[in-house]
Amino acid sequence: MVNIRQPSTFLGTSERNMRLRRPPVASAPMRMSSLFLRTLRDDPADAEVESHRLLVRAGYIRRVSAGIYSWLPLGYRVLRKVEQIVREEMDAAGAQEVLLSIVQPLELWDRSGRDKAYGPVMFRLHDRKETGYCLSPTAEELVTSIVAQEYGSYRDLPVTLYQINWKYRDELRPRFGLLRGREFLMKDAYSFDVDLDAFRASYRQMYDAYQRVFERCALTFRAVEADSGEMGGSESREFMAVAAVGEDDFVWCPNCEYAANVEAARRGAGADPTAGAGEQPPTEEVHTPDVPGIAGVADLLKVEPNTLLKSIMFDVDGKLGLAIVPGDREVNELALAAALAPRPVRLYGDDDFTAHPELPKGYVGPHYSGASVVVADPMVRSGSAWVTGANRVDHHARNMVLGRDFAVDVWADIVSVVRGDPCPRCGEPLSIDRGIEVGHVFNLGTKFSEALDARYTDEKGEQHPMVMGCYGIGVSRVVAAVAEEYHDEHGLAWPAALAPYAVHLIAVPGRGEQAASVTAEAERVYEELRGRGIDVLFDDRDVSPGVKFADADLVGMPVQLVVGAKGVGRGVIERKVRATGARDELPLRDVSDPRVP
RNA sequence: CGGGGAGUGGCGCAGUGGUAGCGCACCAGCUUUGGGAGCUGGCGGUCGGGGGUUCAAAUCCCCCCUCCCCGACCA
Repeated sequence: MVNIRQPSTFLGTSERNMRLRRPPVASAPMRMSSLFLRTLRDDPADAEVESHRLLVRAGYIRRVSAGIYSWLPLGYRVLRKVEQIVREEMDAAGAQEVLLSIVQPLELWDRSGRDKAYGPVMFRLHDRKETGYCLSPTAEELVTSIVAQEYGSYRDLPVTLYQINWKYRDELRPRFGLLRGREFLMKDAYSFDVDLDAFRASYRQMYDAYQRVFERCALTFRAVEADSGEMGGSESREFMAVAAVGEDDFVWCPNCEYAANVEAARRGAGADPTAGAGEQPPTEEVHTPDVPGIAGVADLLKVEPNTLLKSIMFDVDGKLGLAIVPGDREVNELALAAALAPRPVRLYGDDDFTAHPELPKGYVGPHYSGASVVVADPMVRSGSAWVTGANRVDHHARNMVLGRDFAVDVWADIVSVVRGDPCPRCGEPLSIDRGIEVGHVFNLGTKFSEALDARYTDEKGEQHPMVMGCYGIGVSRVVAAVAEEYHDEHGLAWPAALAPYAVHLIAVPGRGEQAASVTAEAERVYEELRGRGIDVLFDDRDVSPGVKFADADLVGMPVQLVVGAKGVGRGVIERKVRATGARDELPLRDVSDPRVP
């Protein structure tokens, strides 16, 4: 079993009591007159998404190079808040923190075969002896080699190690500021277990910890079933922050718990639209010049796209295969690959069509004689008289009947799921949303433990590879995802758990004879709040009130307190909750805790 | 990698052959002070780099670099 250690059981009773009795430590001072911050009035020209635009405008980050950013004081405080939440939850789940080198010898990557697999995505460098290294895009190899060195017995296991460290991927196209960078802060954890059952317990611990992390970060998120890609394994969940700018689509069921990345999603059986409605009229060939596309053919023949069959060509073991789906549907490449596994599948591209000029591209039908295998989605069963390509340029065939005019070798769910498709669990219509992938937990199996000799000896003296799990959180990406969710037209509006400062104190002394006393009151409130351990950002600058208010809205602390001539005369401080705009007043002489709950 | 676009002061931009300008920001002074103030005066740029054409190049030509967008690709 995985060892659970709650922080509270960790401390002795006397130590715990001491902590409880200790008075709050004064928060670090921060006056805006000395804060390293420059806000911009103009939007940066290269920012496409709100998180990028606002984090730059508000002086949280600055671009260094494509996909690489420096973190300025306010931004770094947010990053550290996320980091700390992750650290606390990882520790509570029994994981142990390490710090692995970012510079890793390529030899290590050679052993797992991922040197080639990663290819140009890895930043590569050489030392003076021409030994090859890379900047770590992830750390399975290194952590596995370390565990292999140190541990070798079933008595050692389980163990889960994690780090929060910079990762480097030379993305083809970095974009959206922090959302897809070439340098990003990632928490990566790796579990090592004796077998699959033990792994599942470790996995569950991490999964639960992830739920707590994203809840604490105030993100609206869903854990969705994911395809684990080359890694394999059934346990695989992506944590998606719901956001319109997300790069991944996922489906979810409003009625049950089902949720999955569109790539991994499958549809349930439903009342599918049919072609022909049971009739089986004789096949006829029709002339359809210059309309290789589904929409064009449907238009020309005055039929619905879903009465056509789409025949998608792909390569399997060097031979041609056909994937057959209704005309209004797309083929899910991963589902197709799964249907033919372990044979590798690749959809035909331009090069393939150039290499095979004999293919009547756009006019191929499911009865094409050159196909070595025909894979069809069960939706094809529901129709009886389809329109398909006639395997002759500029011709389509009407009334194509399954079993009579064409045959299917493999039946598999290969259509991409769309909104409204029946849920595979409960049959209710599915919804689709876009998300930012902020976390991923999955089973690594024994791929790395075998490649890097992470084995243990069991009770009987037999050796087995350790079963591994991998758990990632995009820490810097979480900052951007939260900024996407929490902002308005005036600027950022941080949730309390991540805000650089809890309170933004604004002095508005004016120029009247009360100015000195207003300033004095503001100073007093500042010191008092700091003394209580509350993080306060104090705008003591000698600038106009409008500048202060605009900057306060832009940088987005959860609560703004205004000490001004208006309020001081009446013995009050004005408070504004940034997120809601709600305003109220607090007694100037008793601002014990102005933070929002 | 394919297509498109752009590199001019910290940020946003104008400037199509005659020796570089505007707004914001920054500095100084005066005025102003409850939602990004006004006036005056300043600092700051080898116009991405190299080569070429020309009496003269930010501007025209060639090469290179960087960045942005679309696509392809993708843990």
